[in-house]
Amino acid sequence: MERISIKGPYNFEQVLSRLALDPLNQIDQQERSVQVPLIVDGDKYVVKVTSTGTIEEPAFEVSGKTNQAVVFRLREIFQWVQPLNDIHAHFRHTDLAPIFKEHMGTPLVLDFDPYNCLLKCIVHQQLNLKFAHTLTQRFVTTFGTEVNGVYFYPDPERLARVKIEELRELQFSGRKAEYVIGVAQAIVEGKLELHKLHEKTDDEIMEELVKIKGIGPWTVQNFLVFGLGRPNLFPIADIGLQNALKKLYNMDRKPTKEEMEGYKQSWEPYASYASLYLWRSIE
DNA sequence: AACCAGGGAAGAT
DNA sequence: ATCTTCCATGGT
Repeated sequence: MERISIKGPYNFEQVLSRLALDPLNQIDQQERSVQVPLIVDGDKYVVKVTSTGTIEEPAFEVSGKTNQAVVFRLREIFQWVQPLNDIHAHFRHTDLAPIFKEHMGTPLVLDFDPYNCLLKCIVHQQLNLKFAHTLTQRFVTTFGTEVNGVYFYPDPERLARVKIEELRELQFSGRKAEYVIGVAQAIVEGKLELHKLHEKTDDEIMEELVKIKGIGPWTVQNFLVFGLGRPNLFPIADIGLQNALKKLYNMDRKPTKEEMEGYKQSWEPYASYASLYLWRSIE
């Protein structure tokens, strides 16, 4: 058992309701806890994170088989290292001030694993969120592995051998099936080394990943935000963000990409947080 | 029934 | 380089 306390504001209730949208996540709203599947140094762990504090004075318990590296990884995933005060201060005098006020203390929580994140982004392309989650759940429960009641995504070696027809049965489109299998094969063949991306810049990662079939700008941007926790991305092709801005500015149309670029610049260097809070504003 | 969904590839201009 | 078309299927 490990106890952790951080500076507020940090709204873990929000985090849990957000995680609850993905049926793969094991949430206990009563207990205010979530089971977190992790792969650290090649070993699988399932640890339980429980909120024991408040928004102003956040505190957490981590239980299960843990060690220093696991806790370090949890700090990254739940962004316990990033004081949200600075972020809120940055947006206090922007058009987004009301949205940030309403969703005060919403952290940018990462996916439990960058590889999962990349696959999930591809599955989610151009699908409504509900069906996207259903499809992801089928994919992971069919080809992944279960540990203590929690599913891990199929590792690249397994996914690389999956046939397109097997994914078609789950209602993947033929193309989407090719894309996820292709990503797994690229990893197995050593053409894609996700663990080496940490040292690269956003632009370098964009240049590298868009070469892979099925990965376009939107997917890379989402991967940078939710896979690697990069702070300054604003996916201008994202329908959700376009709708959020249309609503914010009472427009009768969606913003153009030029307008989207302009908004992004005005929110740098924390554009990822603008994205995050805009998404919340239409949920 | 028609249109949209937290896109992207391939082909056409 | 920028603009279409097609992909496939659930949701509204």
